[in-house]
Amino acid sequence: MENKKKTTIKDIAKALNITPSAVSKALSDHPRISDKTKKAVKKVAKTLNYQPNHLASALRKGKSNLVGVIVPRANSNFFSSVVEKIEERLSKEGYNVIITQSNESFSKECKNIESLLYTQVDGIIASMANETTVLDHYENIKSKGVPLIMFDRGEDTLEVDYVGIDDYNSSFAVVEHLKNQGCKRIAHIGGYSHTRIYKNRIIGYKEALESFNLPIENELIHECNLTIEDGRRIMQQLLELPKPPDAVFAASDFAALGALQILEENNIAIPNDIALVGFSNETFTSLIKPSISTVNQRSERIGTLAAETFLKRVNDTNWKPKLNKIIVDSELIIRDSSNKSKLLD
Amino acid sequence: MENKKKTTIKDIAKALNITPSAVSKALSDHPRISDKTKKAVKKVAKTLNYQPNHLASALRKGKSNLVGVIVPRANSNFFSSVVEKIEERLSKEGYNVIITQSNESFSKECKNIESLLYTQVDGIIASMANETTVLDHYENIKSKGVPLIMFDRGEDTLEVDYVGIDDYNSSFAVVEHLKNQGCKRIAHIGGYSHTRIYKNRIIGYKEALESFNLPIENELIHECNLTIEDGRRIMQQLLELPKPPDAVFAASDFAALGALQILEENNIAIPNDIALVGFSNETFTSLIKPSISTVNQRSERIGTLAAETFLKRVNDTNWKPKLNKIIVDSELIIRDSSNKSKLLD
DNA sequence: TATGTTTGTTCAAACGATTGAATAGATTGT
DNA sequence: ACAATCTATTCAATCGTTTGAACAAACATA
Repeated sequence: MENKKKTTIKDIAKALNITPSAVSKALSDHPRISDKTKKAVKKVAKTLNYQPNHLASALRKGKSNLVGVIVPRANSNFFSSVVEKIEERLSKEGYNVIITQSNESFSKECKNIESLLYTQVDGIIASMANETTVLDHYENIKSKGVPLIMFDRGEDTLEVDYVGIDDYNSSFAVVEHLKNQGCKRIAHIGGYSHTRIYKNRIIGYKEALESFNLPIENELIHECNLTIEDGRRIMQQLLELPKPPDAVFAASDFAALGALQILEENNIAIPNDIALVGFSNETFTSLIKPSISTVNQRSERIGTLAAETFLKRVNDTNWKPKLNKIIVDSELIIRDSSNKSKLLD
Repeated sequence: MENKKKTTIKDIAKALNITPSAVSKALSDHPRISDKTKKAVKKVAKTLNYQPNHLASALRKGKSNLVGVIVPRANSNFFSSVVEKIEERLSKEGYNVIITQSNESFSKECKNIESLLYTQVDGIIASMANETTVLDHYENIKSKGVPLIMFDRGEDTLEVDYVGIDDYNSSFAVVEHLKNQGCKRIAHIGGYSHTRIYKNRIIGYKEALESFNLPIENELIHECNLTIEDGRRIMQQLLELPKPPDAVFAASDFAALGALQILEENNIAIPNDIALVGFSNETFTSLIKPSISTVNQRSERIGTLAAETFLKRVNDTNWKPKLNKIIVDSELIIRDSSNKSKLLD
């Protein structure tokens, strides 16, 4: 069973008594090779179970047809769906996609970048880990002339193509919705403001409050890592306030879930006593009771657009100077956790 | 900013007025190179921001230090955790991991294998798509002499190393637990029996019923794709039976969730009227109400062991003939959906 | 002093595929 | 019939790194 030695173009050449270069050209349909030879080569290639050696051709051509993707974690609806779309789009163009996950860790992210560059990928599509504040490793990608596209979590100081939603507007829309539900004291469990998207969500939240003449109170605003545990801890703190909020907007569904657990453990009616909205449209938000209102980040469009931005970058080499920022519309999904009117039905 | 031309060992050699081969040897700490030269080379390498070209060294060495992983979907607790552990273990050994997902599709799985082989990976660690019944593409991996390790979803006919749990015993334990809860008519929402693990779960279920003198009734046994929708559909059918079951054991948490939704929509008490157990310990099983009893497949151990099996294969080349089947103990997690005694507290 | 050993480096041939230039043979034009 | 053109192929260099063999110089041994 073991064909230990892999067949190369040399083997095909020998079998047909022609040179390896003729074989190479035949396989890539070079116009100057006769149809007869092409047919013969392809036939022998098949019978010998020939598989081109990617390493060799990539080395010679200076192009690996590999694209690296870095996500904070694959175990998330949003990211796995983005990745799926990137793969779908790029495979049509003959690229293979290498997926790596940083697990939200800065050092893992650095390692991932290092190994992707080492693998000689033709480009990198990435979303930053929560931990990341220094950007040297990303600058390193740029300095090597490797195209870099960021999505969802990116920073402005890093001057690269970006695809994501308008976090400011999304956040604004959430607060507007909660106001329309009659909420007056809206708390925010946010991500750390050193990350652009979380900063924008905080600003959107604050400016919405302002424009609706609702109070901005620091005791209602918390920054954290947005885990379930963080959600629980902060919700607990909010409940212990002399004047607890009547709505909570969490910048992640996981934090929202933690908050929801605490509310249920304290027998607080959702959404009537306290309304709740999350962010990202994780699968579980629609599965649990009450279902959690959230923001759909349009992962499919983001994935496809990220892939297409990369393709433009590699195909239009003269398009270098211009920078691309693509903002995709998000969608507020109103579910039971914040829909008071539904209770009247 | 753009360093268009990447630095190679030739550049380093020129800078120090030595030959490229001396540089290569210095960088890999060859014993015959003087410490003085090594230091100098490494210093210049750093200042020139030298990054070795993986393609060239892999081509020359005939080893890419890349390992491919194929999972049905990354968006799952079990698989993403396995992948994480594989990565953790292999990166210690200097390997980089390429993750691909088949999305449960046979054709995507074929493409993944093709592109991994094309990338010249040193090995492949895979779990089969649900759709897959023909195994030619896996045989192709073997015939190329590339080590192949299967985990969780593998077939016996494919004679390769395997890591997984004992599905038969796990299934048996679930039924035993349900019997201990006083259940007498236990239904099974199973996967298609052409897949080994689902077949074993069905056999475990049947033989458990037999050994506890419970009836085996075909109307209580259904094979499907184990999606939420399948769970809903089959649960509906089970409820419409003249004699509905008093327990349902689903071979996946998603199917269990679908069943749970139907039960709640019909105001059927869980676990008292109908007890429910799933499989895989997906995140949401502990988050929803009632929490779903399930089987923990020990993804971390499976991941680590799969990685280590691969390492053994590549390091002990003379270990060829022996075949490795590693069975990891699973763990039954009893939660509210099947714990009647808890209600008495 | 001749001989053997150690040390540090260079040489040259790979790895497998690609590609522009060179070449030989067939075909066309005048 | 001789040059010009076209066709199908071979030649040879190249991508960047690795590695065993070769080599020269320095050193130790007898």
